[in-house]
Parts: sequence; structure tokens; C-alpha cells
Amino acid sequence: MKVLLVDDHAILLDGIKSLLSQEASIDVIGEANSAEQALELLKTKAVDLLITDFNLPGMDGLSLVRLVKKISPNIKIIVLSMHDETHLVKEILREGVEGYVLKNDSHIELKLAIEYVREGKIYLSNNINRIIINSLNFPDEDRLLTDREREILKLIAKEYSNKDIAEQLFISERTVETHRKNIFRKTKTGTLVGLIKFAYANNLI
Amino acid sequence: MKVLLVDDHAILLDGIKSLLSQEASIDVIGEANSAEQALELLKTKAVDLLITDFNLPGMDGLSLVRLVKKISPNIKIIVLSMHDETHLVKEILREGVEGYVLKNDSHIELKLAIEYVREGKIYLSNNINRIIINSLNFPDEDRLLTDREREILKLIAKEYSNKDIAEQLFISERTVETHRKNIFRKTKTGTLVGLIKFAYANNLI
DNA sequence: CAACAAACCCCGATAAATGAGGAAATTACT
DNA sequence: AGTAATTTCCTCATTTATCGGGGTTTGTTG
Repeated sequence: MKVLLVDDHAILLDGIKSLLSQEASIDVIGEANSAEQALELLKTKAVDLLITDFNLPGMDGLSLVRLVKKISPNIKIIVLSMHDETHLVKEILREGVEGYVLKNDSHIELKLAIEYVREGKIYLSNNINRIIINSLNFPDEDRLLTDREREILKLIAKEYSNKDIAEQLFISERTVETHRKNIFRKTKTGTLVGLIKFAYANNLI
Repeated sequence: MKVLLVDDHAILLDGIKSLLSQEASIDVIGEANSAEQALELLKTKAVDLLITDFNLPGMDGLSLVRLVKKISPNIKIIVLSMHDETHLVKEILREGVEGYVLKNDSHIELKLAIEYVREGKIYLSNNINRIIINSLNFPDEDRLLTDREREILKLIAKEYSNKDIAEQLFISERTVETHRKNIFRKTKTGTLVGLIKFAYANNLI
């Protein structure tokens, strides 16, 4: 199985390579520190499985997954991320990846995931399964904010004032204020600082 | 050399262990996912070298380093962090750690660091050296904010209003305003959002 | 000692955001 | 076609923060 590893931390890359080298059937044929680099490598090398981080410099893991799934739909993908926020996990899973393992998980989970994926199955680590099941009880949680609200939040995070946002989106300042109000209510944050922290925690920045 | 590894990501821990297992002279005798857990382990096991991450759940790496250096000054410490912000690096180095390697660095740097430390030397990875040298040209950079300003900034990040901060610190709201003003000026951030981003980037949150 | 930085305090004018209410127009979904 | 959700716009009162000045006291250091 030809594997391409993507992570911005060289030492993690080295470590995983070392772990996987114990398995005869796994062949790490490439490593990349960024999504862009990974895409370059994919042009020249045949790859069966892509194991990628979510947080990457430049293009993020989600975009990489989308691109790869479009360009080479038969390349399997396992996401190896530190993020366990419900909506983020769901967003990635929606892209049809074959596996999701947390960096908190043991390497055994990673190897299991690779096994499963090789056999054409899908593997979610224990912790991820728990998150998914949990979220069944709170089906709304992942759609906390509407697209528009997310858009506004991102602009807030870009240090735009309400006025700036209104101009940018061709809507009234009042509307922006309402969105803002709703965002605060939905995220249960009372202050701008809390909101920005929320945005960080939910990878909106 | 008896090594204790500390990192909140199991898979990185596994990877590094796998990498180090190739070296006969290195014996990973323990792993911890948090500073607290590491301190527990240190009570029962003899350790020569502690390799720790900076970002940890609960107590952070810096506090761990300080504690270990106080309790067991002869335990060598290598910090393995993703952070390359000048002032943060300096803050950690001030604690007298024996090595600093970035997660961006290759595992070769880590092994080199261990070699050096074993011989009683200090090892800073190439990238860290570059940062240190660079900072010589900007000696002020690391002391951007005064202690008081940092204190205020942390409270701002805790979602306290000026009024709250004033009450908490037994100073006038005017004073808080002035500090705030100065913080904005010094950090060259115009908005609260920018300030919070700064705080994140500088690990003040 | 003089100079400087740090921490402290104050003011007035202005800008920006919040809170609490209501309401209409669009989409999306069944 | 009808309902729900979303997006849009509004007012008024109030709070909070910003900008640009002013100043004192204390402690450190060349």
C-alpha cells in the first residue's frame, strides 16, 4: 500500500514513518509538509492512501481532501487531526474520507485504520465514534451558525467593524448588528473576546 | 539514558518512541500526556532526560520545566515545541533547559540534541539558533509588554471588561484604559480582535 | 543626581457596540 | 402550496470602548 503522509511537523512525519515501517505491507512513498506540496507529489507518484493532518500552513486539510477526492477519487484518505470538535469532524466526514484518527489516539488506532481502509472499509477511531454518537443527541450543534452568520463571524475575525462588514456585504449596518446579536446568542458568548475564542476553537480563523 | 516523554498527542509519543528505540543508548522509560502525569512518574522513576512539549492540557510545559528544575535540578530537559515565537523561546531558555527542538525540525535534530545533552552540552536546533540570533537585532521585542500590561492583557483575554479589571486589580478604570491604550500601541493592533489574535500567537491565552 | 520607564490617574469628545423590542422579504423543505 | 428558517431592516436607550491629550509617583540605572 503506497502511502503519502502530510503534516507540517517533520518530527511527527518521521515518527509515523518509523511506526509504519514496521508493517511490511505499508510503504510510505512520500511526505509533504503542506497541502500544496502534497498535490505536487500526487502528480508524479501513484498513491493508494493519503494520511493528512487538518491544520496545515496555507491550504488546510479540508481543502486538500476536497481536491484529492475530486482529482483522484480512488485515493483513500485518512485524516489525522488533533481536532475533536463535533462540527469539524462532521464537516470532514461529509467529504467522504475513509478514516479519521485523532493525534490523541494511539498508533494502534492508526494502524487499524489503515487495515480497515485497505479492506475497503471505513475506520473512525474510538474517540471519534463517541463524538458522532454524542452528536446524535444534539443534532443542531453542528449547524449552529448559518452560512451568513459564519461569513459575518469570519469578517469580524478579520477585524472588520460592523460598518466595514455592512459595506463589504452590501447590507445595512443594522443587519450586521442583528447577525452579530444572533451569533452571540447562538455561541453563548457574551463578549467579542469570547467570540474570537469560539472562532479559534472551531477553526473559523 | 533514561528518558521520559511528555506530549498530549499519543501518536507523536508513539512515533518518537519508535524513532528513539533505534538508539541502543536511549531508553524511554516513561510517557506522559500531561505535566501532572509527568510529575507523578518522576516521583517513582529515575529519569535522566525529560523531553516535553510546551502546549499541554492543564499545566503548561513552562511550568513543568520550572518545577522539575527546582525539584530535580540534575534532570536534563529538552523542549520539543511547535512554537517559534522569539519571546516564548527566550522565556523557556531562561529556565535553563538543555535543549530546544521544534516539531518542524527533523528527528535527526532531536537525536543530535539528545547526544549533546548526554555529553553535558546544550543543543538548540538550527531554527531556534536563527531565532535567537535574529532577536539580537531587536533586543526589545521580547520585552514588548510590561508585566502589568501582560496581566491586563490576560484579563482582557479572560473576557473581563475594563470595569472588571479595575475592580480585580484595585486600580481605576482610567488606568486600565491607559494600559489598554498602551497595549494596543505596542502590539500595533487596532482592534480587540487583533489583540486577541496577538495573545494567541504569543501564547498568552 | 538626572533620566527613564513603569504604573498610576484624569478629562472630554466621539465612536462603536449592546440589549430589547418588532417586522418584512427570501429561501428551503416537505 | 404552506411552514420554517434565514436574511434582511428598523428604533431607542444605554453601555462600553476609543482617541488624544494631560499629569504624578516610584523605582531603576547610567
